[in-house]
Amino acid sequence: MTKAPLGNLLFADAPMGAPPAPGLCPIRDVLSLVGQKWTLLILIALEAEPRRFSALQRAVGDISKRMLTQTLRDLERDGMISREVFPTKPPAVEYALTDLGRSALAPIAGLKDWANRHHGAIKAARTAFDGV
Amino acid sequence: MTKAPLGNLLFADAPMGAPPAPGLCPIRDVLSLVGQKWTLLILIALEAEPRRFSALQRAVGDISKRMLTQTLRDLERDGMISREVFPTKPPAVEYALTDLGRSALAPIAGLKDWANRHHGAIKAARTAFDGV
DNA sequence: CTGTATCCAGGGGGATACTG
DNA sequence: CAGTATCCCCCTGGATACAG
Repeated sequence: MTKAPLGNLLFADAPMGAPPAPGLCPIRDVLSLVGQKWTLLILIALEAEPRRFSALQRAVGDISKRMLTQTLRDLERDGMISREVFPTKPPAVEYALTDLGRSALAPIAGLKDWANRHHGAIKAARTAFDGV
Repeated sequence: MTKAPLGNLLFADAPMGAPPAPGLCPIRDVLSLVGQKWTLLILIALEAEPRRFSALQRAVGDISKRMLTQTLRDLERDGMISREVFPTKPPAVEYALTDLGRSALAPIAGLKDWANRHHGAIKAARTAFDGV
């Protein structure tokens, strides 16, 4: 506790490449989730109804199978989504939000609201900044 | 509207490396903010009071000058923080939240709350998943 | 003190081909 | 259909040195 007051309290579990030390800081965990470029998209895509692998890929639009698989694994590991395999002729796999995953949609909605309300201000700020 | 329903509606402005097309989607903008690994940390560090460059670096703890500068520029460009230069003997620069930046703290707090409430569940899910 | 410039390693992530 | 495996490019971001 000699240094890095804010950093250690909120995020820092290690400089960057060190063993994650599972969950030193809650915020750090959430950030690694939210910052993942595809996670929110997938959670939102699952909000209305469970979806299968290829349905998800279509819904998101421009995600590769590789990234979709990886992100789904991460979300499953974090308990945000469930994965059910149907041993049909061509195998089908359905993903759905867990209660935990669904509970995350609330704060995410808060973020979306803020984004929609202030998007114009941000764009204006950028234009002004760049236009100097 | 032929494909990528969710993706285009929420995020996709380009595969990844293409010109950002300023602000196609609000959520995408917010994500690029939140996902930036240092932005939230800096906003939170500025919540209580304006701070100078080196004070911010100390507060965050493990951020390099390079990344601190870059993140501050991005936040300034987005109108989230202000930058005031004092032409003193050794120059001093003070950063502060703008109204826009301050308004972002609310949804961020929602995220923090969710994180604190469900951190245990996430850790448990991970342990269970890994322990298989 | 507050940056900017350069160098460079590591990893994120796309494309493609293959498997069960 | 639902992945896995491989290749590989490029960007992120740390370290260091330099400038105003």
